[in-house]
Amino acid sequence: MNFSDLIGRLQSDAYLAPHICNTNHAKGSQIIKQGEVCQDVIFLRRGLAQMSYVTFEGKEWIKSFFAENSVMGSRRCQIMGEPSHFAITCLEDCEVTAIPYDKLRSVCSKDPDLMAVFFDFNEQVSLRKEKREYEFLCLSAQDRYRGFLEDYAHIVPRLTQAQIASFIGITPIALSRIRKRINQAESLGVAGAQ
Amino acid sequence: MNFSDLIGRLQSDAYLAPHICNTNHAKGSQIIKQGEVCQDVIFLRRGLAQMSYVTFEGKEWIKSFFAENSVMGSRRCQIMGEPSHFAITCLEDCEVTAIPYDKLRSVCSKDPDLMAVFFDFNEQVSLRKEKREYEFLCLSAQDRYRGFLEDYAHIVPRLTQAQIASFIGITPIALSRIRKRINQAESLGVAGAQ
DNA sequence: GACTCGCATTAACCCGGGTTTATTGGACAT
DNA sequence: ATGTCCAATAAACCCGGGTTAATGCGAGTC
Repeated sequence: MNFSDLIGRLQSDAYLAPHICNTNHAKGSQIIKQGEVCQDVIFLRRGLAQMSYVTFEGKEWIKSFFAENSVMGSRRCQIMGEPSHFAITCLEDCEVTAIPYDKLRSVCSKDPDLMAVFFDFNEQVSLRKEKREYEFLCLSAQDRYRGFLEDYAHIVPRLTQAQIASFIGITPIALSRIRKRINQAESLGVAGAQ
Repeated sequence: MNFSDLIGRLQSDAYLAPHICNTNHAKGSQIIKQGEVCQDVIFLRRGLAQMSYVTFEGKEWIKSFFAENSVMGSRRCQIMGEPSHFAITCLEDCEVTAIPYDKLRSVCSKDPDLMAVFFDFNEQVSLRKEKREYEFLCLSAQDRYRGFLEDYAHIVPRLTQAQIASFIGITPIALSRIRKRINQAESLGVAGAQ
């Protein structure tokens, strides 16, 4: 089941329909604010968004990026009803569909197909998180950057260096130094190959 | 449903019973080896275990610790059937119950109660991973150490400094320095309060 | 053209953590 | 008592990344 089909199916569900909310958000606006409770599952139909923490010193660290056709939300909010530890911010104008978690879950519990979709979805999230934990534990910032360029090739052109740096856990200055190192190594490599 | 009840219930399931395997593992032995495929869900009934990566330079980084009454396994193996990126090693003698993931899943799909148990379990894992990602992104090694002492107070006495260091992503030497800093700050604090 | 604004880069300095090697001290065996 | 093993600490040195401040350098705007 692809993303559009999934949304279509949810929207045509009689029980769910009145709880579904389609909204647009301008670039720069926040879909969820840090410290706020939002128990919706948020389907991003168009645009680009980030999840990020702002520390008490005012520094922003990006947890993840989401492009069109992805599903967002704070597990903590959805499951526990507690305030979100992070914000969701639009990096481009975004079109989203929001559905309360408990409503979605109760529909899933009656529809094995849907249940399977979200179970698989959770598994995918688990795998991504497992990979990210590995990268922070075992890789240098430089290797995390290389990995990022591969894994996120499709959205890299839509991001700034500062955003990428924040995602891999370093400052923009450090990222700039890494890019310099990589470029120098490459030109040396080319020269060495001649 | 508590842990023993859950295992009892699984063991008394006629379909599952022939696939369930109870084994003992000596301290130091590996329940899953890095690079091996093991599609079992592993219930740790007694003992203490770790999941860890060994990098190609031979350094070991610990992903997580598991004490009695917890559930282990490689999502990647279970779901994708691919080799595990990490090993599970016994830090004490362990008693485990292993059940193939696909068998367990098919039983769950017919038993909403069980499905809910594992769905909740996945949610708990997600929350833990979310927290760990936050700690690596936003906290210093020293703050991660403080957090570890709080969150894992119940197993700290059973671990070495080297294991704790590996879990929070630093060397034992660095942890020793941090402990020294904390002790000095504490004795200063006490002195200052007099 | 001259102005600003935002992004990326650079340089200079500092500090936390890695690396290597050495030392201490407890547990255990002989 | 002596030797061995291992965990923990300590000292010396190096390097990556943080911090601050300065410098390009386009894209708009007036």
